[in-house]
Amino acid sequence: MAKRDHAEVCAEVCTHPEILEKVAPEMPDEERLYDLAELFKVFGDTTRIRILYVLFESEMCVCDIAELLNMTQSAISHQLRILKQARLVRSRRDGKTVFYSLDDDHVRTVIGQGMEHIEEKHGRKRA
Amino acid sequence: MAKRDHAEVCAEVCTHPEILEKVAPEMPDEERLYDLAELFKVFGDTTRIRILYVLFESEMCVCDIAELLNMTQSAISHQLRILKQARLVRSRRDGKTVFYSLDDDHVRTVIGQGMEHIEEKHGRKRA
DNA sequence: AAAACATATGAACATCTGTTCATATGTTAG
DNA sequence: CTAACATATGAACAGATGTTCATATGTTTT
Repeated sequence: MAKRDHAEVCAEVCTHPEILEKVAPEMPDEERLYDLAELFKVFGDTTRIRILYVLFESEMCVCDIAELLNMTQSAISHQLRILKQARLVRSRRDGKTVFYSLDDDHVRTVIGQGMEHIEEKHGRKRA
Repeated sequence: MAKRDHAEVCAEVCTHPEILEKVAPEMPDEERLYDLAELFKVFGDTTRIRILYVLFESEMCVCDIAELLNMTQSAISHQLRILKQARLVRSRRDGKTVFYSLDDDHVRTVIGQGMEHIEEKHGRKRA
């Protein structure tokens, strides 16, 4: 996240001005890039991935998830909060229990693509 | 990543055994879930996201990327290593300079879906 | 071979992140 | 209202992560 004043990397010999001019305008603004990284950070934790996978099957209450994943209620609750803030998960209350479910289909697509990627690469690596 | 011996969360009243039995077999094994989280961790950093976006346009050498992102050569090189280990990026050497490019199309798909997600949610949030 | 250049890498440091523990909030039953 | 239950949350701690700095590796030129 830190930015240098001006990167003095190498002589401009290496830098190709046409490329620089072509790339710069295509870049989304900093805010979007930041938000995007934040979103993927949410996917970048085993516990949260497991929670999402569990919710693929059906909506579920906090204690069910905790039981399934063999973790404390507190840990799960903390992670659900993060998933909810990222709008990957939504909740509805029914009496004492709160049911969580997937918020939209991007979750499936993103995770699906991620899975494809690692499957493919593992195959290549171990063949 | 830490696992509890046995989560003593709530009475089994709340836990629905049918759900547990249904979900458990659908879960990918621990190794895949771990690898998947590791993959998304790679996407979960602004610098790396920016590098990937830059590479959407064309292959590029390290110092070009550093210049474009206004960061040190060292920082970029470290991040490129991570991207390469995740097989998101590949490199080819041409004399002194090393050119990096996207390794496959999952990168575009994943980032594209991520973008769609945040666009949609921002719209909903601010409407 | 030596100098110059592009890239890679190890160690150190500050920051961020996930879990735990204790406790607060919210809901229903008695 | 009180007790019991389900969930949420704040503080603290340990472990992970990204950048910097110094330096090493690899390549070309002279």
